[in-house]
Amino acid sequence: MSDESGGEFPVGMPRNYLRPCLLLLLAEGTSHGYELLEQVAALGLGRSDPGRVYRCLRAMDEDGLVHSVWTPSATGPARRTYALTDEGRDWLDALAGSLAEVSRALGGYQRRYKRLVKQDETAR
Amino acid sequence: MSDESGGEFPVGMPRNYLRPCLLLLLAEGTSHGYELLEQVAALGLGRSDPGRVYRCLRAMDEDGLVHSVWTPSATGPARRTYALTDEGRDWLDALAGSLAEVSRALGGYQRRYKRLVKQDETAR
DNA sequence: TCGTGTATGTGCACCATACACTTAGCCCGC
DNA sequence: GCGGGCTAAGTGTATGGTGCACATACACGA
Repeated sequence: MSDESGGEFPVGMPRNYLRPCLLLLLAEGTSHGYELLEQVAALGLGRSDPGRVYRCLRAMDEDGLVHSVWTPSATGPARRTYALTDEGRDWLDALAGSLAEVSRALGGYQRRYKRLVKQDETAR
Repeated sequence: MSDESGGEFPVGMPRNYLRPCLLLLLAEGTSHGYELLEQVAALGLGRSDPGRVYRCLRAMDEDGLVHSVWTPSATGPARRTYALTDEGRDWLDALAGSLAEVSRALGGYQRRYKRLVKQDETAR
């Protein structure tokens, strides 16, 4: 309870949520790990660690959902730039559908919870 | 893609989703594991295995969120009947709040995804 | 007595996640 | 020129939830 010290969710985001997040961001535009790391925060992943993002990108690369190219940078070290493949785009659509199902289930939970709270109030 | 053979979500439900589910069901009424096992399916957990449910109930018992009593059954073996504690009720409220946050994040994702799809259509 | 349904559990391996740590290039100030 | 800070990309490892298989036991009917 009270959940001080950082505000971590007692329940986490959906399993593998990072994958659809990265696919969505890459569908919006080619990017590299370090930049994606900052952008995923806006999708509900607060301050997720670099290792997680880099490993996920690697795995999707091996799965053929994205492909990467080393690109030099004028302002720092070289970047591994990622772009979405056609298969990755298909996966994005599929994962977005799955997330919609999760969202629906969560909506059902909320309705049921609110009904319970209302019953408790009237019974009080 | 295509996801034959059972229809498992490519992305799963939130981590620890079973806990708020069981707490909600127990808030609606005292019950036992085998019955809860069937009821959680309605909350979005399709055919979750018994072991998971029993282990979760045990863990919550040790955490003091529920307490259990052995009750004989006329139609079969004895049941371990669970009831919600005050602390369990507090946790239910907290977890429901967390799930609401998750739900909000997922809503944001969906909006962003749909915007992308629309852009793709107009650009086609 | 053997199978079926109810009811509760354990064993184990896998995998995502969390957290800590490392490497390396570039630039700026001292 | 040298140290520190920022950018950028990783690796190592422990933990913990989950999936799947398996074990146990009671009741009841064929």
